[in-house]
Amino acid sequence: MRILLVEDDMALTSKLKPSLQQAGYAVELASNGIDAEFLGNEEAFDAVVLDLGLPGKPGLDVLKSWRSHGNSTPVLILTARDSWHERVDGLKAGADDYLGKPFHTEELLARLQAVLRRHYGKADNRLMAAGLELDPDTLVVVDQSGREHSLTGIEFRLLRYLMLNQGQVISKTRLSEHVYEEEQLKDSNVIEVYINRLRQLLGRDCIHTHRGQGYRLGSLSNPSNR
Amino acid sequence: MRILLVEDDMALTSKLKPSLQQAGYAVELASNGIDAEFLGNEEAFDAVVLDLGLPGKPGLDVLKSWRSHGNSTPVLILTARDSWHERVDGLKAGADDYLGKPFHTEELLARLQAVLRRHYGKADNRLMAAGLELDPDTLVVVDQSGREHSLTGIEFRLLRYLMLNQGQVISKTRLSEHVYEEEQLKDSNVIEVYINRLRQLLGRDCIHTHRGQGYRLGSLSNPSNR
DNA sequence: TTTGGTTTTAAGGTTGGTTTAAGTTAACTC
DNA sequence: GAGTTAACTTAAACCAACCTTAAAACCAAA
Repeated sequence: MRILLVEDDMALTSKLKPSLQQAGYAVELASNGIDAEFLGNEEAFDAVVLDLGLPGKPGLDVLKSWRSHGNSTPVLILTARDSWHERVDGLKAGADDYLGKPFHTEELLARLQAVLRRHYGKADNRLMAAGLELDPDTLVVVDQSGREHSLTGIEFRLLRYLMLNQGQVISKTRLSEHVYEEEQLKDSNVIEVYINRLRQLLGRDCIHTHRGQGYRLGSLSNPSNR
Repeated sequence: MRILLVEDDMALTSKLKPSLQQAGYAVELASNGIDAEFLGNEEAFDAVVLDLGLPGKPGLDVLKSWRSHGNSTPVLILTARDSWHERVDGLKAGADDYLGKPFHTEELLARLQAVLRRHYGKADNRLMAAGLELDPDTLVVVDQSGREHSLTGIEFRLLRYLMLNQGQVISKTRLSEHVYEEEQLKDSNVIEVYINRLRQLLGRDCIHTHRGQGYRLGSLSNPSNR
């Protein structure tokens, strides 16, 4: 799967690109409207992630240009969180879905997968790791013994992040950054409380504690050496 | 099923064509009145989707021309949402149904199916899910206990979307985007009110709430807790 | 204009996901 | 082993999301 990522904010780009690549996409970059328009018309991508706030040429115009050239590649647009009419305009101009900023990387990956599935009629988007099976559409997790549990928002985001980074030790700070939109957490034990809830649901030995380091789901990722 | 899509707005075309194809239709394109008239007279289509705002030759004239040549292929016309007389003129000129812009792709697919069924006397298009049976033609739903309820527009669109996505958790935002043509909803509780009405009609436990996430129609495959 | 039905708004009550807090246990250090 | 700190567990408090009801606004038809 070849993705065109159109984004001028370098900080964001350098965060998204590796994530996309790790999710198995080949990523091409464009950091302004002119390049984006050219690339989109010249080369074949399976999907485009398009930030609307672009230098050079407005994102919407770029999108319209592609569509008027008969290019129907699915496009996911990034807009300011509460700029509603930007979204409407975007969808009118032929976008397939939108995502409000700021957002979590996993959210982007999920949307992208959904867009691709809708467009190419692909399979479902369940996530599997450490003997668990997590379904983002129903917010249900199936544990090792086949029991289903429906999750709340925080439970779901926490478990998803642990599953995405299965076998790695993740610090509480990093966890809470991914569970909440804006990071906060001065001295709260929310994460501990929720880890406890997940352990009650999925079994005590499902999540391991590394004192002072963080938590780890499943067995260690690099068992060969060290 | 072979469809002629007459539409000059490339953005719209490149969105509709794949959807139609995915729904199993073979799609032919015309982007102006002259081509449309020619194609409609020369080749055999099972149905036509005709935008009235066309360059080259007015959509209405094209339609009249077809009819005067004895062509009775069912035609679905696209008009501006509140251009009332365009619709009347369209129906007079021999159109079989109309759809106001902007619209949701699913709406177009539904109308098209209805038009085809009416014209060729094909099978019905009732929608079944979660023990319910929804008839888009009569806006009537049959519940688990066999009782019939006739629905209003909003009730119908809301229930249809939930049934189409049976078993999945759908956010209120997404629901209201599909219930209304243009999205709005700043702080309105319309969706909540209508969910309540559907629950009164179809039974309290038919639609499940996932606080902070959305609503879900139908039950989980293996309900074990909560 | 009135009418009948649909849709929207408003207000108050309820609830359950989230957060805080406090006491307990486990792990590490000297 | 004693002392220190991090993590665990439980339960109660909080508050935004949701429910429910009713009335107001709307709209098309008569």
